[in-house]
Amino acid sequence: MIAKRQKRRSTCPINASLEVVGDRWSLLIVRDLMFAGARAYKDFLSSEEGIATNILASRLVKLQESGIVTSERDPQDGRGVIYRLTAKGVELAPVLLELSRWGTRFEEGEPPGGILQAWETNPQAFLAEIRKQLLDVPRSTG
Amino acid sequence: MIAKRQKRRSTCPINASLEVVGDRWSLLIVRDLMFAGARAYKDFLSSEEGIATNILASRLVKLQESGIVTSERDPQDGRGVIYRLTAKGVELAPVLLELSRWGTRFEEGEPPGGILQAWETNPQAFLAEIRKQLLDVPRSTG
DNA sequence: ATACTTAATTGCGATGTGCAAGTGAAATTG
DNA sequence: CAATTTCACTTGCACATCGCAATTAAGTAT
Repeated sequence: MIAKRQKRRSTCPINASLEVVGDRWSLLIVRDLMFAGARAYKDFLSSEEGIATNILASRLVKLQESGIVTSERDPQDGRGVIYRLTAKGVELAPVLLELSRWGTRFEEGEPPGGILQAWETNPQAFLAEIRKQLLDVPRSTG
Repeated sequence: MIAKRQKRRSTCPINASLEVVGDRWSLLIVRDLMFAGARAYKDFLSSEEGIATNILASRLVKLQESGIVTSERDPQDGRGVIYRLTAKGVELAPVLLELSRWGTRFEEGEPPGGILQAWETNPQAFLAEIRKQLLDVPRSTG
């Protein structure tokens, strides 16, 4: 909902994207939300890459300010916070998938089972499936 | 040709890619090489975003170590260095294009004329065209 | 020789990162 | 209900990186 936009270095859309998600951690958080079922703070901390808690906290704030992530208190456990991708966040899927494809081809990352093949075979269908999975979630009724 | 690979934080291919190009400048350099016809050091410096010369120098070294960029002395002017994308660098095109698409849709970047539409209409053909443009360049015969 | 261009390097203050420890609120345990 | 644990952060500090300005080395032009 918030959309704090500071002065841009340029009007190039690639640059615009990089100013929002162009760092070593933001897209890993989006990845965890999109493909690893992460919802809670501790889920991100337990990721293989080992993000520091202060970095995680500051990135989650930035991602919310950018309208990529939302948060709400966990109705089942008042201590917990549940993080979710917004529609804007979900639409980062193609970026993540192309990064994954490139990494697999040139940087010897372990190919994620099946996902990339599905993406390469039918991007449209795959995107539709991801949107459905991540956006048609039952929300707390307030 | 060099491929200095330091210890990875994880085996995830998205992470692998981000460790190589996941910063605010590397992909802008690749963009300039791919779409803006940049060849010389000063071309990158004159980009709208205003990269600092020390950052540019260190990024160019890193990109060469990662096998994304090559360099050679300018045969016409011994002071000059000519930078080029490798095949590995050219294959970052889908990443750049999807970042551009996302930025245009959600971050109000100025859409680059025609390019995105060509990409969305026929990705395969567009990629083939880019590969041809950037890789079938006459090299210095050594 | 002198001046200029090109591709960097150096110095330095400001900002960002990574690690460990601590905090406050809520839940769980006894 | 008191003590402990869990969760989501915050703080402190050492260190690395960034951004800006000035400088340098090599090559070219006059």
